[in-house]
Amino acid sequence: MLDRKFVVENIDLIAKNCVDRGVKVDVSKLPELEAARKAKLQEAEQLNAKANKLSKTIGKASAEERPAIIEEGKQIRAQKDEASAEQDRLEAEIDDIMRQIPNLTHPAAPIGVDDKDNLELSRGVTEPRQFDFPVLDHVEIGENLDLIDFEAGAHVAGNGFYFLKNEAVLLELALQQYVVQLLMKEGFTPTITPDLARTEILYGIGFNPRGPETQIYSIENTDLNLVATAEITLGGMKSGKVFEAENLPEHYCGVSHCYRTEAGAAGRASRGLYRVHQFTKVEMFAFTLPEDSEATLEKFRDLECRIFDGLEVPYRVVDTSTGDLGGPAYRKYDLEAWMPGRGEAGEYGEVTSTSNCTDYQARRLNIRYKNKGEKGTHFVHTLNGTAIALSRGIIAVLENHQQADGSITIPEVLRPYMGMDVIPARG
RNA sequence: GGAGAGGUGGCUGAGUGGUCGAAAGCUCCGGUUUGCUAAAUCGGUGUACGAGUCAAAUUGUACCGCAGGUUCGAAUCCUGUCCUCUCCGCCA
Repeated sequence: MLDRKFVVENIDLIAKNCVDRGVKVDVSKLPELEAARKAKLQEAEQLNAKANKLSKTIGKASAEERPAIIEEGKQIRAQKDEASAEQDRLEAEIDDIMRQIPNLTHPAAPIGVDDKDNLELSRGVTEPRQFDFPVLDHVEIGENLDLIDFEAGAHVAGNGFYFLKNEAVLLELALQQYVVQLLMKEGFTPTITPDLARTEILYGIGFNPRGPETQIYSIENTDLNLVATAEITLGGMKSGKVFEAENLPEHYCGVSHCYRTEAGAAGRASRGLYRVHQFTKVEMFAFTLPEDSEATLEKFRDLECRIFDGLEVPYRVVDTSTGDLGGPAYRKYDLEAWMPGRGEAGEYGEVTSTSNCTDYQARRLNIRYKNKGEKGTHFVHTLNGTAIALSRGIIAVLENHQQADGSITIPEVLRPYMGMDVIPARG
């Protein structure tokens, strides 16, 4: 959610930004609606003030005087109720438009309609390997080495679910350890978060849990939803809070399961672990002062690069185009790992994503900070970034480190956590 | 799941229908005093949205978990809901 006053005063800028972002919403009526709403609000407040004043005289009034004063008070309140009902109606109409408006856009973000317009910024230190044997994809590898059982997943939960087995379990745990250890050294407070969250929190972060387009599983007869990312719970953790400026920034990382319906994703790259209904993720999240958020985004990006450099996986970093930013992000970098088993001769596939949401989420979640000795509060900036999505991380490790004999070499950084150097080929 | 108790300002904690944005204390900020520190003492100290002003001063409304309701008037009464605590049951 953007600041309403800002929107009304910069309506042309907002309209253009919506076009760039590919969001179809008519903002032209907003200034008029807001003016009408304010007028009604003032009318209601004035009537209320009048009635309040009158009410205070009743306590002191004599028994004979009272009925007349009470009658007058009733009439004023009735008028006030009318004005305030109109105000509520306008408020709802404005809010409906406001919540469709995406965040502002960083001036450097490439203008475009989808991920094809993303701008490549850099590459990782590891070069894509030249394989001198037929490259397998992770589904084949998983089958050959008995690491992933999609059939069993489908059997118990349907398509899009899977069992990790044998060394794949160690690999998932090792990746978690590697990443969490690295982030702790960087000053992140590690957490394991709830996998469910209230609808209200989802809204605050910018997810819409109801409706046909939703990515979110909801629990029937409750106000709870399965989270699609720990971003939801980590951001929601501080909703309604006021930080002392001197305590910012606060950096958290959260391990959670992520559940996504993937509605409307039919036909998109979905083989194997790439697009699944459940996976585990280590998420980074930061609450910062406004002036620090851009630097924090660069820090998150750098951490994501270091994580994948450490895994000896080739990747590229892209600056996400306006059409692909989603609602809350002001700027977003995606890290796309090289997946040699994908497509004809390998393709890049998104593995992480980091966003500066500026005050867009904070405003809805009501997360503020105050400067010591200064009156008033300001909204914090929030940032999120994938440290590692385990499902896609596993694809990248398996496919990039496969050997001619079918075995998988374990990247150096994972060996202490795996307790092995190699996942051996099977007989 | 059952039975109780409770949710008040940054914190502790009064307040059961009328002048309560809310006592008192703490914290914090400023002043005074003290050779410095500590202490003492005086004053100030919530948030949001408005009006007002060059900026202030000043001023209106709302907010006592949240949402409704009763009433001329609600922190206070009623309903729902969320959360916390205690006990019991169940359970990893």
